[in-house]
Amino acid sequence: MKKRYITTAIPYVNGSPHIGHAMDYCLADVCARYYRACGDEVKFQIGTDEHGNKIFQKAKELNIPVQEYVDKNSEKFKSFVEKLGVSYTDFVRTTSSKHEEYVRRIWQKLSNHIYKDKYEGWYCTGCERYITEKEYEENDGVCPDHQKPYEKLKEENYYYRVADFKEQIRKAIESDKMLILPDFRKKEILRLLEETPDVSISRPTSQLTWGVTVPGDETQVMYVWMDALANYITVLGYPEEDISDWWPATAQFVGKDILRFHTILWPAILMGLGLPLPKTVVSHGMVLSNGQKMSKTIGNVVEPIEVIDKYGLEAFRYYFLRHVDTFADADFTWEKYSEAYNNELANDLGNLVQRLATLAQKNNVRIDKIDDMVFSDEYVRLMDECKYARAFDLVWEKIQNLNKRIDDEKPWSLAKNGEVDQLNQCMQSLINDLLLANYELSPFLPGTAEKIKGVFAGDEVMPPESPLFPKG
RNA sequence: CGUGGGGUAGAGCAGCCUGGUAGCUCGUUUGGCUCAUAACCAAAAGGUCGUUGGUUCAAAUCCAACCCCCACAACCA
Repeated sequence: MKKRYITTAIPYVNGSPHIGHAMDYCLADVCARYYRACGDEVKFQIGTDEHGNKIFQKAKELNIPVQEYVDKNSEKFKSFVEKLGVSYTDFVRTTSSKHEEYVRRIWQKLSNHIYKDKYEGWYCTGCERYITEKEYEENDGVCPDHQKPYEKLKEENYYYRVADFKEQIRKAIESDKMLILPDFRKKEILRLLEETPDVSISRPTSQLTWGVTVPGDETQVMYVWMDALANYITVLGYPEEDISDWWPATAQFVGKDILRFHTILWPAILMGLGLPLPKTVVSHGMVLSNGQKMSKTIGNVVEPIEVIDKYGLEAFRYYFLRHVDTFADADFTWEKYSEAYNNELANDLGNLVQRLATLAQKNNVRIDKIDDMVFSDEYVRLMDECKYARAFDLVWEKIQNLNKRIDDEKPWSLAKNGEVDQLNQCMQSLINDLLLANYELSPFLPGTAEKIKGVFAGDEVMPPESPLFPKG
């Protein structure tokens, strides 16, 4: 039995959960359930990122204490994750005292690679952030959002010497010791790595207070990424406990926009601590809405809760795991969603279960239990490569194939002609194959798989009381 | 000359690495079946594979140039 550790990106809690978070959770959940089905022991982390200026300001705007604000939002994410049926084992919060203490200790362990330096650049007091030189030129020195001229600011920050590890990181990526999926992202990161400068990992308290104070320097607070990335190991108990049972992680799931932090800065931190790198970093794509990126300004944001409420959780998981490519961007439209639900879940699968169950029940067919549930080789290959949408296609092929076989083998005419033995044999074989497909379905749609199992579990086959997927 | 991805039937995509008569799902049309959620099965129609050139007996696939779309480069997954 292997021990495996799977992680998700911890969302920044200045907003509500959206569909992108759901994507991350669902993929990681499939991975976790798959390995559990293989007999492995799985630790599965979820959490929330709760420090930083934006959160601080948002709480101020709402006129509530910051801690109260993050408590409330973190809770929102937690209940969202539960609504998605995500089988996590650990929930980490970056404002927990344990995390904060561990992060400070991690910082101290890294001190050989940390140095202080001056930073000088253009700053917008409206946006409260530094802007790039290029941006400065494009906007002629005036912030377009705030109509204020940029100011030249100077501050002292701590820097992490990524340069110390660049060569090792490059080797790890090239050799797939830390496998980046998909391959084209790997190429992108390798290129990016070359030009990555040392990273500023703190901010003066004059600018940012809501964060973890730098050990031994009350005037500086850790930059959010430093704090956030560490969650993957602080939740395991690092540096207090020995984490070698669980670390390195089997797979870390992240959105493509934050891949760079996880494949450059994060490995550099791990190397600084003398820890191994994660085995795999999976970068998934974005969910588009009518072909465009979801954005509040355009007003095309699709609320995940709304989508779940439309046809239920299983339908939600179905769509985002099968019709949204694991690695590339994919589109969501309500039309496609209901098409997938009605044509595929209801007609293909729901109806298949119904017809087999009814046939078995009407003709008193008894089903011998199959004890050995196995995944097909091709399925295992795809799942191990995290090509979940493809693996799901494979399962669906089996389901469609069963509908074909029922038509070919015509069990109803066997029944009419009183060919009992042949009927039993035929039904047994069909139901066996359905249950095998159902087994492969279970990491994707655990609820549905459970129900289907129940239909054929007893001595007598009991068709579902209500359709698995009522048409809508 | 920033980096990366994409351009294949009405729509969404696979195939490209490892060249060899162009494939899947949905939709459309026609036929079949009746166990089933008017579900299921079969057949047909529909594409000069972004453009141009090159390599080759042979290019969607390899090479070159160009055109168009998208994402990232700034803490919206």
